[in-house]
Amino acid sequence: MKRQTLHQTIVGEIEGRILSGEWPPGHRIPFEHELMAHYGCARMTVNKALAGLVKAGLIVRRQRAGSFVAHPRPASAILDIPDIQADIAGRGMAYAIRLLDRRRRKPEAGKAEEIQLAGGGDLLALTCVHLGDGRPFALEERLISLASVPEAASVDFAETAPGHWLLGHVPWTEAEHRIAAISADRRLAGLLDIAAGTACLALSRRTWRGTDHITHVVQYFPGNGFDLVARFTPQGG
Amino acid sequence: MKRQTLHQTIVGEIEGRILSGEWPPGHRIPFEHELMAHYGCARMTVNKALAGLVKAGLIVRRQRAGSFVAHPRPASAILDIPDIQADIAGRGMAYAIRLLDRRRRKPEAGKAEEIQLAGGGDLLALTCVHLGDGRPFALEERLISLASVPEAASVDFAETAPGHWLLGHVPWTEAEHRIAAISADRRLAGLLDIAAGTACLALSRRTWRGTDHITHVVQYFPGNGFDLVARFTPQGG
DNA sequence: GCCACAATATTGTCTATACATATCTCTATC
DNA sequence: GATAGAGATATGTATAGACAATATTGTGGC
Repeated sequence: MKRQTLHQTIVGEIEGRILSGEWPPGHRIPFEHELMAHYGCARMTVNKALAGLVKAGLIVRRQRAGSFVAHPRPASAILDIPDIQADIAGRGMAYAIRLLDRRRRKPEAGKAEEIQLAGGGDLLALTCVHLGDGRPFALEERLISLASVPEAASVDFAETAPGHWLLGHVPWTEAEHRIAAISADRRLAGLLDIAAGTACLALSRRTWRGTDHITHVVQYFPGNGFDLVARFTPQGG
Repeated sequence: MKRQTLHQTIVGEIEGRILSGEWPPGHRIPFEHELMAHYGCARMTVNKALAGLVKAGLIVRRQRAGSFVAHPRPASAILDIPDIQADIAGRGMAYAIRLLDRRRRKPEAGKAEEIQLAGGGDLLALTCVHLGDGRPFALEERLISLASVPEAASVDFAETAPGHWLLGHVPWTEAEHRIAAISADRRLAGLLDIAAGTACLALSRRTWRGTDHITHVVQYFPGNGFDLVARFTPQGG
């Protein structure tokens, strides 16, 4: 561990409390003069640390009101993580979700990935179909770690898409996407109302908050006439 | 236009020179004391501006040596823009490229997208197959705007993959990806050495530097046993 | 020419202060 | 009670200066 500067220390401690969930979205973080007294430093030093957290999108500051933990990306036009519910609504279609299966279970023995995701707790396994104007749009199979997100156990996912709910309630620090093209098997073809053998996109995504694994989801989209779109700007760090 | 602060002005002017190509990667930008004299302000103000540019990944600073325009993303593990050449090398396979076609031409009349890309100049149209250990890995069809990247006209793309060369030589500010699943037609199947009808990924990407459109590429990957992978961290701003 | 060492220039971090600006809160007035 | 205005307070921006860290550059000895 290399020697770190004072404002890095301040950034690190605040970041830790936000990512651990100790300070939830909307929580007011200490005033500059309080942090100044706590660390025994000048206001500019605290200010530099907080300015960095603003740039990182972790906090929001308003003059006179104070500084608050940011609400994680409010539907974001530049979608790093695609939100099917927001996406369908953005195309001007009526969104609906059909929850096919929901169960709370232990990770399957031998499946290393599930055990790691569960992190000692239970998993919430969901299967659902996203509908746009009543027609099948995507099939989603999701596992949520209840150790990382205990609140998810009491959410009614027949109303809100799981991904939509998670995006609004759980800040994430890292995501991994895997995208593949597959031919629809009989089950998938039936659920999406397409011909068996049609080329489909399979989008697999795993999401972390710090070192905690939050969720793993696989979404299947019919390939004909449908694209995944993502816009990026190069990010530093 | 709203009133902007001094350090925002400084950031804007430097950013402009970098993105316009006036200051290419590796170029040394003025010392803090020079900028200080130029804008008639204190060093902290200049420092704040430059620190912001570092966070944005536009410049790199080294003590005593100076500040330099950053070389655009050196192969990056976290790939916002996938680089097939780097990807294949990362899997421990021997990379090769087979250039099928290369021609300089005008944008086709009526194709609004090509006209916009060309921006008054010519286009460089490339078709090539990426090979990993001698086996077809992906088919790439690319258009490069010679108005935006005149140097491209004199590069030998039989050696370096076009995307690899562009990533290392042209900074970009925005990219749009569209991903679709398609069934391989006869031509594609022949070039990739797969059965006709196999599900394939079609990745279409358009890239901009500021308002200049740089390139448009479509890459086709066989779907069986192959994934596109992308890792993200949420970015602010 | 080559190497060790000192001088020096540039960035990195921090302090202490000042004034500007937004907005929340309290008070006085109608 | 409702509304307008005054005051208080936290953040936003900027200044001027100090010392530390780190390469680069120059110098001298071999």
